[in-house]
Amino acid sequence: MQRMKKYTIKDIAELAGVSKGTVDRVIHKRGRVSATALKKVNNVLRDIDYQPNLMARSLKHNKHFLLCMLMPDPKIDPYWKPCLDGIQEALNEFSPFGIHVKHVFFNPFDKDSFVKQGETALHADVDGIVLAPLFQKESITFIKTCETLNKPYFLFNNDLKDADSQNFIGQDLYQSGRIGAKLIHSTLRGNAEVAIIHIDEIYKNATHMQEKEKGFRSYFNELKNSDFTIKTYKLKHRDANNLKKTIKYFIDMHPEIDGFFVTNSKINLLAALLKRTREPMCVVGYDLLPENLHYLKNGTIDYLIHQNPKRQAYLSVALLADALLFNKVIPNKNLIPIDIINSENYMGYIG
Amino acid sequence: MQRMKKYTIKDIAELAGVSKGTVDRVIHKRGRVSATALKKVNNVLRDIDYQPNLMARSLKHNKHFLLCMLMPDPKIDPYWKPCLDGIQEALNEFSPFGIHVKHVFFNPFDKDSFVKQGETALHADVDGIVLAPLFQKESITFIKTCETLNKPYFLFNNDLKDADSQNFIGQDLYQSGRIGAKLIHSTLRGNAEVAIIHIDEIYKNATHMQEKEKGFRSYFNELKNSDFTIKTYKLKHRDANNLKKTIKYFIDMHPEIDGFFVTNSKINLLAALLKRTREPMCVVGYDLLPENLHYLKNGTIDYLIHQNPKRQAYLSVALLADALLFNKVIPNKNLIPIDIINSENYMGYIG
DNA sequence: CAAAAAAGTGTGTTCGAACACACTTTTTTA
DNA sequence: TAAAAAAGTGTGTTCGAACACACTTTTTTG
Repeated sequence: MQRMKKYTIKDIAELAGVSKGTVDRVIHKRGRVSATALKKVNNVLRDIDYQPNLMARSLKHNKHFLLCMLMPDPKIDPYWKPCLDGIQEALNEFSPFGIHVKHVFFNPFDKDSFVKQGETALHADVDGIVLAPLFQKESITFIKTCETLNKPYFLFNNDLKDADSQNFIGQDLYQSGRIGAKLIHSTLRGNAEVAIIHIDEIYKNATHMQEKEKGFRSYFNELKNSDFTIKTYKLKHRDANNLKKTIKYFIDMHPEIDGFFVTNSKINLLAALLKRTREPMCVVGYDLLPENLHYLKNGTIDYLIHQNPKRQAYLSVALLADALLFNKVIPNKNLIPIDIINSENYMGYIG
Repeated sequence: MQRMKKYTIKDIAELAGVSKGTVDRVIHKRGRVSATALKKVNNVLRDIDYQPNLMARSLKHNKHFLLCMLMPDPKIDPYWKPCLDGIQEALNEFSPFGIHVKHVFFNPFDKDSFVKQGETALHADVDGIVLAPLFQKESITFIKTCETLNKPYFLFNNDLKDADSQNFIGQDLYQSGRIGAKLIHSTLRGNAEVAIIHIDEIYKNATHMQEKEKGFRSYFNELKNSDFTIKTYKLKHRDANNLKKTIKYFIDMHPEIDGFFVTNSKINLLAALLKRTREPMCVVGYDLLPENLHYLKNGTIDYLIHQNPKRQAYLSVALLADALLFNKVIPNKNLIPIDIINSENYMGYIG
């Protein structure tokens, strides 16, 4: 039971027989304290487990922190929309402590946009930056700049490889791929054609899709007597209409496929054109976009893997705020759970 | 953008041309204010959207709140163990604001224990009570007492039927049963014998198991051309050793069963004795106890449904604390997501 | 129309931490 | 050894909200 009295600086001063100014100097290691006084105060501190009143501290400081959220424009890719809710949630919690957020959006299909908006963020004199490092090389440059400028930063959505990146929040994408594989395996059980499908992304940059594919394949490779065939397909086109045609053509040309694993939130584009004529069949994709949920409800999609962008954004802001406000130490890698969603449990994850 | 200045009482006083004392009286509706002054202050308040500094308020009040956690003894049923972590997490967040928690445990198999410990809780002069209302009738009596004593309370784990219960946190148990059904259905697909198994609980009181069964059956009833057979079994015994024999006997007598749906965390007792000789087979149960995870990893259990007691406890404490500290309004029914766990994603949900 | 009661208003203190500043004591320097 | 510099210590103010209390003005009462 930790029902002990709450000690104040004044209490400590009395117990140690010095003034509160001296106690303050000891606690904040500001020097200007004699060896005798230092000892007296430290003895008291050791005995009582002093915990400063955060309200009083925060009130006195009365500092305001401006955080920058550098992320893809949700208008261009709706996947990012829930992030805004997550940020708002974090703000509801932290705005009484003087945390503010400035949004800076970039075009997720355009490296230059990322670089340019990164500049904007750095020039905006913010106290910390949360970013989705979509572009590997450019992001590494960016966080190096942050480090030289001594600006705290936080990565979310995907990690950077080959960089000693700190402060990351997201999912284990390799494991995420394994989960997709497990779901397809437990539905189809055996003797099946399985397709890994990358829709509409610049594959080279999309390390996240590569990781998912690796995990997916690793699961099937580990199976003892597996009679699954796994093939990878990349469906991509600049123009939305032509992309649709590409997907239609793909489906028509591959009636043999039993299992579909789409590595991003674009699965609705496939589901819109897919007819489930025979069973067993298994369609697995990512993210709870309204379009995806539609096809989950009507049975075209079996499972969606939830990347929880809302929670990722919430946690990024909350942890950065905690660090700035209370000097809390942040665990280096923050992996959030990978939720499996089907037509019966999706309700709990939306809204 | 809500980047406006933070107004203080002093600012309002200056803007309205009155003293801060008058502003204070208006804000707290303490009267002793002339019609003219009232109008002047209200005009300013209307214009500026005043939001009081919670730190300052809390510092001034310097109140301490003691919450009571009335729940089953985790030593008797390990299901409740994670609740302690959830409470600790909430305390880490709220103890700087003067929130404390007193634990009061009861025996989940003993009504009298619940009643007795309920008395203990009420006599302990606490500011609010969080409880797991395992026993329907006794719990209703208890919360009625809370209401007459004007003690804030919060229910978690299961709701009370036929009571206008407020402040509930937990899962939709009916839906939870449907999820179990969906998982078994998508694994077995058709022509299967499915068993709903209630292990070792006083069925009459265990409304939660009844709800799960209802949901489970509703799912299969809705299937068009279903060739599933659903049967319910209750396996119960006072003595642990005899319970084991009962389960063994049950398994031996029912080699025809393809799908097992165990309605609580005791699934490890079944899994320990179950041999998966033929496939497809599907075993679904509840909760991430270490024993259950063991059988999930080794393939005896296919899915666990996560009731997340840790989060339920965390949220109960956090929401009650928010209500007491900041007069926050709490949504009446707080349903938390129902996580589907398999051997590939469990890692994200433990620890 | 006094005196008393009530209504209206402003000032000052408190909560606990942080820090500026003034003050005293010790040490260093010329 | 006196003056200057450095080290050590305590006091007092601030942050914003809450509220006690003293004060002034108006209203009521005998």
